[in-house]
Amino acid sequence: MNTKELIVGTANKQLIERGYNAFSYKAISEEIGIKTSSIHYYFPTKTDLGISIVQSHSKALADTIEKTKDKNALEKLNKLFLYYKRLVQDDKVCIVSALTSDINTLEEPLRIELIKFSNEVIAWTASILEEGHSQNTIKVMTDVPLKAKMIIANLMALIQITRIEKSKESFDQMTGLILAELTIN
Amino acid sequence: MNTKELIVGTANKQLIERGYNAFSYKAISEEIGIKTSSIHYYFPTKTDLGISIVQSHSKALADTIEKTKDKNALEKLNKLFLYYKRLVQDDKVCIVSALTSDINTLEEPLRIELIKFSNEVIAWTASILEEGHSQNTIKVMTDVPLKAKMIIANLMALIQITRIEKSKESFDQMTGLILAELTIN
DNA sequence: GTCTATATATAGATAGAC
DNA sequence: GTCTATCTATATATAGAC
Repeated sequence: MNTKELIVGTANKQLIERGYNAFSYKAISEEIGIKTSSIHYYFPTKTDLGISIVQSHSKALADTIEKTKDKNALEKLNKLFLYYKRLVQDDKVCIVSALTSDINTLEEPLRIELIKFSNEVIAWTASILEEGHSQNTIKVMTDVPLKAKMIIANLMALIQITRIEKSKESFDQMTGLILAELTIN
Repeated sequence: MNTKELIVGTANKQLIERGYNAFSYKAISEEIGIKTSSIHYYFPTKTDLGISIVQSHSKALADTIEKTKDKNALEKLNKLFLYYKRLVQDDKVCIVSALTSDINTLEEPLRIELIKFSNEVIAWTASILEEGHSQNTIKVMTDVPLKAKMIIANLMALIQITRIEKSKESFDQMTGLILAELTIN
């Protein structure tokens, strides 16, 4: 991993673990043992760095979509839920949640990137629902894009609730409930 | 409204409109025309002020519970949903959402207050579900506390999604869906 | 490409006059 | 109870040596 990637990775980790507050050049610099001025060499402004973080999530999602493209809808759905489960296990929140509280203070280019990523996640979820419908493994719903939005909203919020409770148990219970309601058995 | 209440109200507004970042003594001081040192007179530390903000939400909730205590379960449920709809209309998020991203950076007393308020909201929601069940207006569910948690999680997340989309339309569609699934008609 | 040094702004907080 | 003045820490950011 080169320095640039290390910076993005570290910044991302701090952002989703401790919030937008803890995401600072100084904190990154201390963690990876490099001066803040060196971070500015790669990312002149904090907005530049923020954009790179969101784009790294975008890229990871694209990879997952590519890797699972030959799996069936149920397997894809499980993959999606597994992604959020991992976040919970690591006491992290989704990047969308992490930035949404502060959305009114973000510079326009970063806000645009965040919206773009959020739409990609929802679009993939919707495509899984459509596919599951045609494979007769996922229940038909009247408004697929709306349902996709609700599923993602649910996962985002469940992570937050789980965090407050400091118990990872109810996350599994609740995702179990959502999956049970979605799938045909 | 006295100065102390004015400070809490202004701080709260900034917190849920622009996130934990924008919630600073300086920003409050500029908005209400008082020096930061005067704010410190009322709230020595930022944690003190944060606690007062959360407590003000707690008090508002207690008032709502008291005021609606003679209404039926469906009316209470509508009141609950209306509270979140108002937040969306004002481009605000729920206080729980606003602070959860940063929960790992909050001082213990503030974190405790946040958890307490979150539990109050969930408990009220659960009691509405129970009441609706006995009045035969709300569908029976296996695990009421879990369902209550999911409803609140849904509302919190819908606000966030709505914010990203800059469209208030899907909030109504989605809460409509939730209410339709919950109620007996 | 990484460093030292520095600039400027702001953070939360305190002492003490009035 | 509100002010001025000040403290210390930290923020993002830049200039320029190596």
